[in-house]
Amino acid sequence: MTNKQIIEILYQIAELLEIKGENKFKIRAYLKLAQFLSSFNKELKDIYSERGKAGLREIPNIGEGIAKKIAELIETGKLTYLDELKKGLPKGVEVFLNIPGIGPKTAYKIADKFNINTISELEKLLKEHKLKDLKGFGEKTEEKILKGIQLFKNGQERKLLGFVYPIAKKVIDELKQKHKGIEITAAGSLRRMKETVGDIDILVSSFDKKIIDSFCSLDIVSTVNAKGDTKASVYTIHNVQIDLRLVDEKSFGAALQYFTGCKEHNVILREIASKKGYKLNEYGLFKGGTKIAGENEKEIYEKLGLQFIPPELREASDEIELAMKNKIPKLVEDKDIKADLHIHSSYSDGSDKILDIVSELKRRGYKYAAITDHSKSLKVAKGLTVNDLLKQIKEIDEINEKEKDFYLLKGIEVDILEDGSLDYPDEILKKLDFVIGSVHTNFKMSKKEMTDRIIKALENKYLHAIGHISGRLINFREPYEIDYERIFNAAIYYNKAIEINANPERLDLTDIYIKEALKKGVKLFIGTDAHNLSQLDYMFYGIGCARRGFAKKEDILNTYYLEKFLKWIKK
DNA sequence: GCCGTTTTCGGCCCGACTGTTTTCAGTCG
Repeated sequence: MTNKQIIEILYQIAELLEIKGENKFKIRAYLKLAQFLSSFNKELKDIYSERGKAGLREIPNIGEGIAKKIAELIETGKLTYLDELKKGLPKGVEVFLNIPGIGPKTAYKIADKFNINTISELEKLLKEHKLKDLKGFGEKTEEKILKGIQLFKNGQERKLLGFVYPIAKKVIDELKQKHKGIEITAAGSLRRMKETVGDIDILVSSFDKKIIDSFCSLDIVSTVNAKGDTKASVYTIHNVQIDLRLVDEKSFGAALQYFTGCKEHNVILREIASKKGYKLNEYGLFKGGTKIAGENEKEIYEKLGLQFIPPELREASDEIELAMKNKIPKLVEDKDIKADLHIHSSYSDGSDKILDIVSELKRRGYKYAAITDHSKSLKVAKGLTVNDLLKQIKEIDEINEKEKDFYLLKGIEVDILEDGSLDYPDEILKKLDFVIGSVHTNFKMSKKEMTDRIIKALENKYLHAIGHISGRLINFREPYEIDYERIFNAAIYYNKAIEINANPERLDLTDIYIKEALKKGVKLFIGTDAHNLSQLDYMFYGIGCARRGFAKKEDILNTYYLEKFLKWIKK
């Protein structure tokens, strides 16, 4: 039973309790814990197996009641309480809950009154206009549910940050061009740089209705869902929903804070506000009837007695507690990055020649970089034979002879074979400056076997780092199970680094394990894993991920100046 | 159901929008 599964069950319980009309604070207790666990970096089952229920009780938001339930889940894989809640509920309820616009009450009413379980049955009812016979249902509701079903069919999955971000940027740039001198910025999970995003929220510091018109008539808009005086919502040709909101300049900071979330983070801020005798909402921070902050975000945190919390950290984990103690670190920034240490060239499955890569890297202001193509066993990616590699080494040496302000490291992304050995012999590896070991094959191993395999690779004295450690592809391939703690300990013992792979499909290490690695003092580096020049942009997502994991500049090796980096390598 | 520089009991965030409502319930963020 993984945390992920437990989180799903907690959400399920909350929904079922809502259907039953339970106390809303009880419901919130489950939601609060679910949100907290989503950025909690230890598996509950490990805590439980080491320290039992007492261990669970030390986790925020877990009290006696929930500890008992989690213990049962871990031990038996089942929960009698959940079964009890489900008893007598029509199956359709859980299905209909997935439809936007349908909440617990509506889902129950429909499933119960019509005794149906599937979306297609529901569609049929809607088309026959049978729903409006129910009390509280009218024509508009029918339309709304039909629209919701369409949305559900179009894309139920949250979309990759790397897919959605460029769309948001394009929209914002175009609006800015048409409406100069106005602040326009993205909020929501996009601003928090969460790895997946549900929809795009854009905030505008003006009440000019023309902006809404421009927004709704953008080329990429396919349908306009809603269009009012201060708010509009559209669907793009890529099936992404974008919500635009106009707010008063004087409330812009408060609105930005509010719309950035996460929701639970905001709830905690408001609790703090009310304890201080204030009131916080999207218009500002108020003392009695007077606004004491609202124009910018910093002010709001300040007046609440908190250090400013960067958006990437606002996930209701422990960031507010840290901000109270002034312990939010200065996070790594774009401008700190001096190198990209994971790049593929046309020698393997990349599309660009090394010379072209170098000139692009220089254009981007990098001081050094590593070419890290695939190794010989990875045939699908045109892994380099020893001869290819020697040829590449020679080419890089020649480039370095000519370059003055830029240095190219001879690297490799060498396969970690099934037994943990590396895909080239040591006498080849030792010719290289930077060796990343990655797992690309034989994913189906037990947790212990995979952990042993990676640790064996870490023992090799010519290896410098581990690449995309969990092997996951977001929304596509689950990570293989590994014992992070053992791997981190080994990385420290052998003085090796671990990659934050910046490819938006990977973002691996994930934010929560970055935090854990840094607590132990593991060194990290951000690599784009670029296979063409435009993918060098991925650095941006890697930095976002690092920031979400509380990474400081000094935690990230590729913020080092070349000399310092080379010194680290030698060690 | 959780939690405590107000409390072991009595609190627990705030508002917008929508639809079908004569005063509010449901959903969303």
